[in-house]
Amino acid sequence: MSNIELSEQEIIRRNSLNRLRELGINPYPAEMYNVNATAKEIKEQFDSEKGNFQDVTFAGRIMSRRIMGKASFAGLQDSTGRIQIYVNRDEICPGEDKTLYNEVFKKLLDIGDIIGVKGFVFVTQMGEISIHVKELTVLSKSIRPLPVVKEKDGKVFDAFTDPEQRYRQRYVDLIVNPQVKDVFVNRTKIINTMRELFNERGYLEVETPILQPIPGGAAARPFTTHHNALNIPLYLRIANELYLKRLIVGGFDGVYEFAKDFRNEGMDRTHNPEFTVMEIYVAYKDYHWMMDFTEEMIERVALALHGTTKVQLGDKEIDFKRPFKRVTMYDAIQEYTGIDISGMDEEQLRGVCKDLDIEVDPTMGKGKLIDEIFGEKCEGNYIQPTFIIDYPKEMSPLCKKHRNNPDLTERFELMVNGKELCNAYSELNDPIDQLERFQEQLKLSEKGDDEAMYIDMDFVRSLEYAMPPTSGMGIGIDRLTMLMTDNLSIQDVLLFPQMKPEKKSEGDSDGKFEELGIPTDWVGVIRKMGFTKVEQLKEIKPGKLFNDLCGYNKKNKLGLTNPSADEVKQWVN
RNA sequence: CGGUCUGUAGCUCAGUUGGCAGAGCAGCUGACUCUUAAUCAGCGGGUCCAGGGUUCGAAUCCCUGCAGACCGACCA
Repeated sequence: MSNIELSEQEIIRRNSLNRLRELGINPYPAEMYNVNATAKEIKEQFDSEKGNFQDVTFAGRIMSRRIMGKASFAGLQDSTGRIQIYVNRDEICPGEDKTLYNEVFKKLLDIGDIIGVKGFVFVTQMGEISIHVKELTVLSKSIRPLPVVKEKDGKVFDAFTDPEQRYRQRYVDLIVNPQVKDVFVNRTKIINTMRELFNERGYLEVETPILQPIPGGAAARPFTTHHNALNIPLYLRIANELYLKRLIVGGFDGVYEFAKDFRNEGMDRTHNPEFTVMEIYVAYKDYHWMMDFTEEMIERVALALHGTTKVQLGDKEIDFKRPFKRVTMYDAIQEYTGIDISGMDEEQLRGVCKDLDIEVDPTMGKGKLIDEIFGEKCEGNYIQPTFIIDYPKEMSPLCKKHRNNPDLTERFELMVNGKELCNAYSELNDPIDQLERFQEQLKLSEKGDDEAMYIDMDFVRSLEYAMPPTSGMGIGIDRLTMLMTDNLSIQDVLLFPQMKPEKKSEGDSDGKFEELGIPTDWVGVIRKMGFTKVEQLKEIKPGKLFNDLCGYNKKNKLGLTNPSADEVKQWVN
């Protein structure tokens, strides 16, 4: 890339980079830099009485600079936060040669560069804990300017807030928006808290296939791929449920997995094509036990993160204190629509949907219709954690029949802030029933429901060897993180959310321009004037191009030799 | 897919009725030895998203397209 296509500030930084090398300073040194203090440690523990931190080695990124002649202040940021450094010319340059201060520090270093400093900690006249620098080392030169975000009295100036740029360039977001880092630290804390609980109970963390020949365990459209050696299609998993239950058959009492699942469906504030789910299966338990366990787990996560069960979410406060309310699905529908749907058949349910202005289509079975009514009229109302229990059989093909009502299943979902957070069953372990349920799904699929489940005969075979009564639960880690960190968008809790590919400027290569006889030096200039394809040159007047090129050369002091008018004419024709 | 809004300097954003393209920060030159959104003096920096139209004249008005945000629809 020629320099012409860089911004002025990028060119200046590249020049600084070269100048550093001329001065014998490696802008990207190989040696390790042995840091012995972090910004956080210094700010929390420094005590001028004790006289600690009198020999610190610190490294960080320059985030701000205030230069006053022979003395300067700068803000350095490391992984724990920011600390101010004080740089005095005659201290970092004790001899006659003041280059390190006058040129390297004041001119060649910029906001964004990473440097190391050695010195001692003190408190400035203004009362800020700072590092008094005695030695300064360039560790990595930045040649692209960083957005500069300033802050005073809690007010942020020139914030870097454009969501697209933040997600596409998460590294920049993390550098300039320190609160973003906290979200991801908390996300990991959530996962660790859950893992600790499971491990305390003796449950085993396992890994199951992501590439699956039959994408089972949920109703969703999968991503498809192909295995060359086997010459078969493979699917990215939409769930890991069927594999974990095989492990319960195999004799493990409790297994769990933090799993990436993939669903080839829409993207919005709460859906990303790949997302993280924790699924856990425990033998000899039922869904009542699992509700208690889920409550305990979530309360523990809230306490680990916030020290309280009350969590702020937007303008709402959510209280994760046990126990959560438990409402059957039929009661929920009765409460919010006034209609008792128990015992209704498919035709009657269709009528109810019509009365309630809910759109339906002929492929929908009984289960799906009830789900629509609930989703449309009830779901959004459950802001505080609430277990919705006892789902209709048709929408839960992997779930055991209810012990008291054969039309229902022993299933619960946990609703928080009007959205599903967890899904759990007393797992179906009757192999004959399971096969029948799969076959019903097949009928739905033939009816046109493209989300109906595939039949996994090996899973059925595993149940034929007998699976102990088991309860299983799945929880969306992204949604849980959103709830626990007060973020309303899934993209804010994923480090690298899926984005449309960045538009790349389509243009012809240098070679194409050079084929016309245009010297390499001038290709950049021509691009700068808006001609990215050789085609475009054919349509303009050579005289105007000649004038523009020479003018640009003069104006920007490029020092190139101007082509003659005839030469330009030849390029264009 | 539909509605609303947005696209201007490296960043955040103004831009009146259609009349020479603006500010703050960042950058550059200089001053300044405890500053903190440092300050002071000076300077440079633009394909006003792209293409077309109206007009003597378009960042501004109209059309088309592109990109993005938000809200719906669809979809777990």
